[in-house]
Amino acid sequence: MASSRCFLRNNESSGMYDLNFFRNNLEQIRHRLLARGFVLDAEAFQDLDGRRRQLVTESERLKAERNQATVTIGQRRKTGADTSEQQQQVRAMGERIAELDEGVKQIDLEFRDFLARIPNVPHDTVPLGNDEQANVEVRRWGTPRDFNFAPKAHWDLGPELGILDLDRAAKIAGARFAVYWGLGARLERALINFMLDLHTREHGYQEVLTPFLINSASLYGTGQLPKFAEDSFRCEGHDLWLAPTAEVPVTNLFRDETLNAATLPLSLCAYSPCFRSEAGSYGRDVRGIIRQHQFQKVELVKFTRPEQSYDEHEKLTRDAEHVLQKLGLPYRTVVLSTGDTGFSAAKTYDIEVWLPGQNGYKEISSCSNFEAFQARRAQIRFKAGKEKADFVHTLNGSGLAVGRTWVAIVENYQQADGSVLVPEALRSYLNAERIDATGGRLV
RNA sequence: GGAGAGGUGGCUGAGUGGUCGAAAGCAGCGGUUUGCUAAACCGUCGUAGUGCCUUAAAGCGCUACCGGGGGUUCGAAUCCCCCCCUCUCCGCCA
Repeated sequence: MASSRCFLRNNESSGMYDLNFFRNNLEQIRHRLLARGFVLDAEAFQDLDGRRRQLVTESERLKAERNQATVTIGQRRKTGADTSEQQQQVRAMGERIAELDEGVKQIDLEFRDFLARIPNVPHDTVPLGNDEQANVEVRRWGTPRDFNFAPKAHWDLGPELGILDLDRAAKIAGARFAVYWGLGARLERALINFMLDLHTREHGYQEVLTPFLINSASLYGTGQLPKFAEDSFRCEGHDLWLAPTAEVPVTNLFRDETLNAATLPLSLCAYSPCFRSEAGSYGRDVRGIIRQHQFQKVELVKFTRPEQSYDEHEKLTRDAEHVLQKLGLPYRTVVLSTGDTGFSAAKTYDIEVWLPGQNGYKEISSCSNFEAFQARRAQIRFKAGKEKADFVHTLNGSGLAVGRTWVAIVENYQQADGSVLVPEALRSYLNAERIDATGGRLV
């Protein structure tokens, strides 16, 4: 029985949108999307909306008629009267209704696709610009070390220390994969524990461990689908994808749920491996482990009330930065321009760590406020007392990308003799103060 | 993977073709009673879409929704098919 409801609930995508939100704010949305270079076809929206309402109205009118006729038939049959003629009429009515509902269904699909491809509206505080050239540095912490020798890049240092093995990784998996040995492997694990402990003990996050494979509905919920299907790995024969980031499973934890307002803001942190196809990034970061098909990440995710999301965004960004401060790694934080801000985000800070091997700052965390964009798609609401339920704001950020932190430590803490000094904060986790040429072998 | 049981409103749980949006209980909300609390009693109590009205809200009406999709029928929570999920047993396995 197709109905207007199928617009809201579709098994394979579960992409759901709030039509009223677009109807009531169409011109404003269109105007603000221009800032990020997206041209919203308002006429197409109104055309779809109008056609859909026309069909729905007609269909519902006929259904009301049919329901009445049905009752009459039931009553007459009880008295033994012949109702075959009326039955014939209702049957014909049913065919017409089916046609109309089929039309509604088609428009709903068109509508869904149309809406699913509209990016989020940038926040007022986001600098205008077309690309990363327009990003604005908001702060800088630490001073890049002055080496009295030529610092090496991690792709040289790692293999020399025996802790990083890209050749064998290529053999068993392919390009853009890594094998870590000994203290290299343990450093990765130490970083994960260090980050999780910091966020749960000092920043008030609740730890959660979620599946690394997720379904399509989850990817729609956070906005990776339908536009970015080619960025993720899909499991053949299943509606399952390798999670590109823990943002997806963690944010979707509360899909189709209404949270008690008293629990907000809700701060979660999750470790997970992340899998990305990196389609279209050929030739970028080809050396080393900066850009991998698989990497690990500790993710920070928050669910907040709308009025508190920007405060929480600032906090979340500081929480991520705190990891670098504890590790003594210089960084800077930039706010992305309208043109550089991702599809689902309203505002994003990138945290960039200093990498001697690149003689520059490299993104190590991206902290975004999605406002209600994801919440509308994933139907995540909150409710306080008698108030009508409203959509939460969702935010997330890396806290941090573990692989790139590994690189930052190896490169920033390298010594003239080729060894790597372990930052104070990490020593108890790594159970070592220095990684030298025997680092690959744990005796 | 095989066999069986089951998925109904915030929760528990009735309902096997017609007036069922769905009994009953609990929770919630409003009120009466009450020194306060508790109890009792009365009332109320799903979501979404759409039409009318309205600046809007409210209101009134209609439609849809009983895990999801499809089918049978004049008419489906109820009958049939497919899928998903939960539980039990078997197999396999970390």
